[in-house]
Amino acid sequence: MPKKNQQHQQKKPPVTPSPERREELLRIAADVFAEQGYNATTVRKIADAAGMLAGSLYYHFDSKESMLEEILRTFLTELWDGYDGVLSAPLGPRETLEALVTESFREIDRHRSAVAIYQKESKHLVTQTRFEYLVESQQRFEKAWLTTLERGVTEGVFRADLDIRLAYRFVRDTVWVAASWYRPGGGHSPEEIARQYLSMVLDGIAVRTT
Amino acid sequence: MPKKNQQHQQKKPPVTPSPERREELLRIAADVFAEQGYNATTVRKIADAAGMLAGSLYYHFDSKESMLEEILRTFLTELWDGYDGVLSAPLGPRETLEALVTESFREIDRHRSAVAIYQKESKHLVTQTRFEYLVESQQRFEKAWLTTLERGVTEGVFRADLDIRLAYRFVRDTVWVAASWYRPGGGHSPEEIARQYLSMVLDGIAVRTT
DNA sequence: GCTCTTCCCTAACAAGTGTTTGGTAGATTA
DNA sequence: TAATCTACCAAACACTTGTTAGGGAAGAGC
Repeated sequence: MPKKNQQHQQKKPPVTPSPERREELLRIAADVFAEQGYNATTVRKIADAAGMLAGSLYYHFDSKESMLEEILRTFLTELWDGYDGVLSAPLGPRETLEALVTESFREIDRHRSAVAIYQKESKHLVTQTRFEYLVESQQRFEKAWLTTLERGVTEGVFRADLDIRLAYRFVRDTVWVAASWYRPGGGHSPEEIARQYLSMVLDGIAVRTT
Repeated sequence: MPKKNQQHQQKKPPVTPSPERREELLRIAADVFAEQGYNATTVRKIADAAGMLAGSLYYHFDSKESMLEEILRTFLTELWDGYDGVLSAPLGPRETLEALVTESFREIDRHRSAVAIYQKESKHLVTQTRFEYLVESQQRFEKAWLTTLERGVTEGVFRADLDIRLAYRFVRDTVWVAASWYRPGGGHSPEEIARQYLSMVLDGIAVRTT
């Protein structure tokens, strides 16, 4: 990474690029990031995919890292829009879990690339102050899931003999890794996949009704 | 990547580095690869972690990519040693699945870094002819799991109403993503984690005995 | 006509990349 | 003691990286 810029500089364009073009370029960049990995993706590859030259990207964005941040931030914002709707609804623990999983698969359907990037890169990114919001989101995420699971246990709809934190990671991972193989328009709708996943997960987590 | 070497050149050292030192350096490299990602890891970082200079690595290995290949190949070789033992044993489908999962968690315990690298990088690597063995391994892997699942369905121990391929990805992913958070010596033994995971997975896959 | 704005190109930069070449301190062998 | 071998260092190499500076074509508004 050349050019050691001073870190306290985040404004850049004195010009005004159109938001539509930005979004289009971000979609392209997200696809390349997801497929090749962030570090392996050069700005020249992104520019190629967009049909322009590397330097031209800097008319719209002030750095490669800014593109990554905007991609992830947009995704997380929309994700929490959906989650907050579910969490504020008066649902039982089982219904909450079902709704969260279904919502997650819908987000995977909509932001497949962003989800893939998030999974691959978030672990390194959280150390940078610029990506602190990832940690914050992660903590809210964990809290929402753990609370739902614990509520289910005390209400007797989830098995009490399970390690809650292990179950959390189990549910979390099974849902999100789907982004690595899911292809939109591939026979299964997000809702259908959610139904199947829930069928597998719940009949292991829900209390046996004999 | 500087130096466009001719591609048909794989022998290099006219000297004889000790295998013990190689193994030690590979363990170090694997840890750095796993933590930072392959592309984000420079040979200078590996050398730093090993307490030497970048160029010195080339006394033991002929390229950074060779290190990666040797790490993954060693892991897969040991993995299939364990798997083949399980698959050749006269076990029922349920016992086979249990043994495969348990064996997988043992491998995660032993080769945590290699597993993490495999998960992050294998998707891009499979396109290179040098890493064709990854594809081959992946196919054997899929076949072993699918066969076990199908056998379980026909023998009536696994639910017949599930999409087999979805169930395969479900089981596969739930097992291997554990490498992203598992820390050896952290309270849970591999066998204990396997037991808990199997409890969650099986009671969703196994036929209800009412 | 002229001026602004939008969007991209050309051409370069400084830092970082994997890798090579030649040398050398220290142990091992003759 | 001399020769050899092991394992590393020092210094460079050719190339790639993200990024910048200046310019220009096409259109809109006056």
